[in-house]
Amino acid sequence: MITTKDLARLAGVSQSTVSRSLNNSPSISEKTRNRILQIAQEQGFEFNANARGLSTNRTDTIGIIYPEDFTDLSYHLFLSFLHNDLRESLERKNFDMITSFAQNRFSGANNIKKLIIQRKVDGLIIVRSRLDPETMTFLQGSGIPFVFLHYYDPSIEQMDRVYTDHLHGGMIATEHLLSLGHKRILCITTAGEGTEYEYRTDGYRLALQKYGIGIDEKLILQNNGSFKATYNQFLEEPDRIKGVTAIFAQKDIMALGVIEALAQMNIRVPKDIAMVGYDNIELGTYFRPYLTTVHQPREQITRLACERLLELIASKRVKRGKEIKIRPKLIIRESCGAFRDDTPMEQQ
Amino acid sequence: MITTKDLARLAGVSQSTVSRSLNNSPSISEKTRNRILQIAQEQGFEFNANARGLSTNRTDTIGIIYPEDFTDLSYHLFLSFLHNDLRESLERKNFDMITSFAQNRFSGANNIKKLIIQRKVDGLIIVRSRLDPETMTFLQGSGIPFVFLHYYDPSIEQMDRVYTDHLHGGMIATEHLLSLGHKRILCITTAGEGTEYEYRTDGYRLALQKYGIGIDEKLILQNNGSFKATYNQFLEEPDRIKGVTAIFAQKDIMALGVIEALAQMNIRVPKDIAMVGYDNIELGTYFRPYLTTVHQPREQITRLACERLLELIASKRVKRGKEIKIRPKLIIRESCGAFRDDTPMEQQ
DNA sequence: CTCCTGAATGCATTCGTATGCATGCATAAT
DNA sequence: ATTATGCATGCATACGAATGCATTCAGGAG
Repeated sequence: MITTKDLARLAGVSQSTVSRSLNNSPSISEKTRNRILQIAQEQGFEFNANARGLSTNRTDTIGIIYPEDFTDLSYHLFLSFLHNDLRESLERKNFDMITSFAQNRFSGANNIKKLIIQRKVDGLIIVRSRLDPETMTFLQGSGIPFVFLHYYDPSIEQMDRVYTDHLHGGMIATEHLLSLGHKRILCITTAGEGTEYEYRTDGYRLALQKYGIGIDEKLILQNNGSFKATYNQFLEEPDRIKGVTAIFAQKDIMALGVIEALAQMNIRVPKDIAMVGYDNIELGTYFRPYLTTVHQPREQITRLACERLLELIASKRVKRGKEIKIRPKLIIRESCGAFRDDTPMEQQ
Repeated sequence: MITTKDLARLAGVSQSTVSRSLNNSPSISEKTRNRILQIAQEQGFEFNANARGLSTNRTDTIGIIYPEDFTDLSYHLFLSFLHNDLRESLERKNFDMITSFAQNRFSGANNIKKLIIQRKVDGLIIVRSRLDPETMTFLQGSGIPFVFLHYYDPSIEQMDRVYTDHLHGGMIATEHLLSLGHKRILCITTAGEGTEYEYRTDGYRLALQKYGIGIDEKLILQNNGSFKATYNQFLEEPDRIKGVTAIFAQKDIMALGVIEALAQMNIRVPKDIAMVGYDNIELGTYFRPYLTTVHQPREQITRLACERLLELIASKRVKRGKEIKIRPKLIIRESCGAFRDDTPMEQQ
């Protein structure tokens, strides 16, 4: 393995001159720098990241903390697309990604601490996770830049975060159904996986309120958020939909479960019951009726989070605690019964 | 940040004694070791990975190379589950994962080289990718342990690999249909994304041959492998299925596309046409008819690949170039018309 | 009592890069 | 010619842990 010392020998200069040349230090003459870059190129020189990290305490590495609850298909889809988006943003700036989870499932070790103290990552992106108070304290005390992605709860009010305005999302979904004349709208939600669903439900409530419609708590259903659970829930208790003319399912995958269950019961969508989903997953455009849904600008949000993080890394003086909240958009297709629109999905 | 030198001062010993204690060197007395471990614990000591890596050239980091062609939903699902499986295996042994792609999309840099030379990863898992010859040469010359996962082509004959026997998979899928009396079986495949599909097609051919049925090349269809492409292909050229009584789709997602297209054409599955898919994705058990499919033991394969890699890392003397080829299994559900089986999916 | 042995610990150096400070050298100002 | 100026480079050290070799010390053998 070739080192800066080797290059120095070859160029007949000192190791420090080589180092400065490779790092574009201004105090090196154009001529020397070029000669050294030339030799480095020829020799296929690459920095030793460990030595560099030891010396500078920077590693050009970003830690990505993924959520633990890898439960169903839609999470996997979400995370995989997200990972790809992260790559797009970070690779562009020549950062590497080290992926982890808040905790080691076996040793119980705190991976966030480990990434910071041991690995010396330059920053962290924490995806859709709530952290325990101890980790939170540590994180803030460490001074390391971090951004919460796709997550918000009041406890992170003072921290950097980029996420979707789910209250608004829930509202536009419900409003759309209301505007189509529906009055008894079932809302299917899920819990225990995070809090965005509470906001979506709040949006649902607000929309009804805006239209002067009282909230019937019996119209708010809950399950574990999977296709199967939703499907079964509807088949097992068909009287849930008595009098209901529209349904707002807070995840597309749940909406599909509902539609499939309704199909078994010979209830047609949107003719008999209108449906709106949430997430805009590709799957929503596979089967008829194509799903009307709320589009999460996943790609945009991820890009913004990376940009923000890199900004924080670039300068210690940037004020921390910025909130970036993005409004989702309603995508009208077939399942709501408004009209039929075959325009191709935007970004999934 | 607390260092071994700090611990040494606190314990009244030398830094080397601390280092040896923390690394369980046999030459340290039980008493000293325990005292030092105690102090390290109290102080919340953590190794500096950079210093350690610089000194030992080991980093407890595995590089994961993902395939570039993140095209459709089924790839995302596949990779996300895979990532989770990798975590399971590597976290258990306290390795970190640094995820990458063979090439930097922007700078064009060779990430594999970078991971090895700069990051000094201890090993590489190369997921479902063919590497260019130059990288291949470099990889072999580097001496670093690596394992190809979910991939095989004859050029890696001398290298470690863990993958599914897709020829066998294609064969059992086809044989199953043959055993149900079908003679004219359409085979839908895809290309340009890797070579496993060629093996699946070979399996199809072999099965027909075994049953003494001539191969009609017109019965082998090809598209880009997505739901939509398959769906459209069938709607646009309905005479493709003239005389066909069964279809073997080489990806579940394609099978679902076929079924949806057939539904549009009022052709029932399995009554009019029997279907077998491949992959055993969760989605195949969402909609009726539940999909008969070939189960890829993804989890098992991933585990074996990790174990193999760690074995190579643990000892330089282990002979390289082992092949681990796992046979997939047929999961019979509804779409093939054999019988109805509601047993829950095994692992997805 | 002396010498030897071996276990336990310390010393000094190494890994590869970055960087503060000293130095050298050419040019310009006097 | 002499001195000040500033650019370009080298020297020396630090970063934190690992490790070969030297040293110390206790206990046993002679």
